[in-house]
Amino acid sequence: MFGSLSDPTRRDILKRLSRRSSSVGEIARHYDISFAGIAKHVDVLSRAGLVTKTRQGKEQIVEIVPEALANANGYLETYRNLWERRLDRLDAYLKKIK
Amino acid sequence: MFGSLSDPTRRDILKRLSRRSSSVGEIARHYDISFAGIAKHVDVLSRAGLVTKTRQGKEQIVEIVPEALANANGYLETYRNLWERRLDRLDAYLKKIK
DNA sequence: GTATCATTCAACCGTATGGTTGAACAAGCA
DNA sequence: TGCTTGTTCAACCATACGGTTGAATGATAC
Repeated sequence: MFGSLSDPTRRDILKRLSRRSSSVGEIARHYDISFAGIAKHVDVLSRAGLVTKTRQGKEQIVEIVPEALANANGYLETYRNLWERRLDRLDAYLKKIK
Repeated sequence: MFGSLSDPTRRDILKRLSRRSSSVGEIARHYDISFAGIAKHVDVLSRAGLVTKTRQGKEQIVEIVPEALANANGYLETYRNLWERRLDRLDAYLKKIK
């Protein structure tokens, strides 16, 4: 999941998809990379659960999955909170002994 | 930054550091990987700004940087929010034409 | 000074990853 | 039916990455 976010092209695709869903070909048009290359990127995002693909005629429509982003968010928040709680405890301790 | 989060060992190191800071060697003791291997991981986290290293005698103390996690969080939230706003607009539109 | 412990650096190895091309598969349209 | 467009698949190439080992550097203790 973080692995799929680690590539700048994929992050840019996500950014684009956060504005509007589009077909794989439509996405590919905006990049210098080959069509197959973009299809691979979309596949990575799809296997990470960050986007979904649904057939619509010839085209495959790609949509972002906001819940997946929320999950990643939650993950980061867990560690941040743990740490900040630690800092708070330290702070409280320092105040106490002062 | 996401690249550095993409490795499970590095995520585990972060988790460990969210509980308590420790030296590189102390971290390495918990893994099957060689010392140099762990030092490399810590270096990746450090270059991503997720942790800081400060010398303390012979040892190098590694600390998590909660603001960095907050940044990643903010990044994800931006796209999620964009998308959810889009959904809201769609929702409003559907209600309007109904 | 030397010995020792913690860390860094450099070279190396195997595999994963981003990229390519070309062929094959679907789906619509003449 | 064939032709065109959109997508997938397979093989391949170069480079990045996780890992190793061994030597070099830093910092303390003797």
